[in-house]
Amino acid sequence: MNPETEFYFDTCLLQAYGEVNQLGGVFVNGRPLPNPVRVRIVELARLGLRPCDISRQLRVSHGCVSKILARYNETGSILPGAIGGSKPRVTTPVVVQSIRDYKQGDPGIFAWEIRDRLLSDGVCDKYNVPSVSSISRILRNKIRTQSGGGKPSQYGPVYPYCPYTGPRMVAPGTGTGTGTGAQVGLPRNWCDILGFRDFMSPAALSGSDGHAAKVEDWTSRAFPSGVKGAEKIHNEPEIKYQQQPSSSLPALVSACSYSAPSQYATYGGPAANYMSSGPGWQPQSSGLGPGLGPGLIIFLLVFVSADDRKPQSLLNKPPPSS
DNA sequence: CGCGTTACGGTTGAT
DNA sequence: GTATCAACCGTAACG
Repeated sequence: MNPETEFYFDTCLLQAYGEVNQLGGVFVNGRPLPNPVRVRIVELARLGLRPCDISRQLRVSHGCVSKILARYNETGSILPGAIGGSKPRVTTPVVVQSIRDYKQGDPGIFAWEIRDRLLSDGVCDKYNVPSVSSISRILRNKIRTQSGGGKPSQYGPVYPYCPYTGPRMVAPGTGTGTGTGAQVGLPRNWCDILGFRDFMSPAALSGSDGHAAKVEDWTSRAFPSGVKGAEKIHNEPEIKYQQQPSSSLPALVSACSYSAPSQYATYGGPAANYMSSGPGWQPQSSGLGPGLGPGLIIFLLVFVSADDRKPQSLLNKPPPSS
């Protein structure tokens, strides 16, 4: 990508989201860094760069670099945590399972009857019994969609921060202490694994766990047409980008095949080089060994778009041997 | 100067 | 359909 194009992207993003940090990097307040950047941070760290250098090179605040690396070291994942939502205050897995059982036992059962049974069976007490509307929602959202008789774990992804049970996640024993439970810092929704999931794959709209796709990666919103055009329409009004004279953009993006590099390129000025062709990217990739190289990343992206669940084993690659 | 931590303003999504 | 709330985000600043 040439400098003019970089500038174009930066300008677009800046105008669309309007935030530039002290290092000159573009960011969106409240939104995670694009996953390619997160990957890059980890990769540079694995190459021996100091966090401060990574921060400068990628134009990401050192606090953010520190946080991502710390999380990576702890969990083996580069992924941001699950944003939004709330813990099930009443609709716990046990309750959902009970509701499922009631429904299966009597498909014609009313929500209020289920509610009564939850109380009478002692599954809930009067303080934590779900409302009728909640039960209806559960029936609608969590049970109807599990027509296969789904295993209880179906409910898991709704709040188990991370259904991943690989060695890294269970390992720390006590979790991090940052408060989210033993499985910390990973998305409860593995369909969110990479931000460009919805960037790349409309099919990802309906995650395997029934969650709607999140627009986890703000950069994807910079390219609403073509790829994302089929989804998340409700987000579009806020996309000022569309107001840009962006007729050339689709072609540009298309030229990139919506690959990860196009995302990298949107992030920051010179840092835009880190994946496309710049000095930051190329030299290091060869020495990575088991690390994530650009090829692997691209592979990952394609992989993610093909199957939401598979990448967890890839993204939660073995932690640094440090 | 490097880095861990945290207040802050923000977004998101289940309830 | 909307409001609330608690999760998370990255930045900036502090120590």
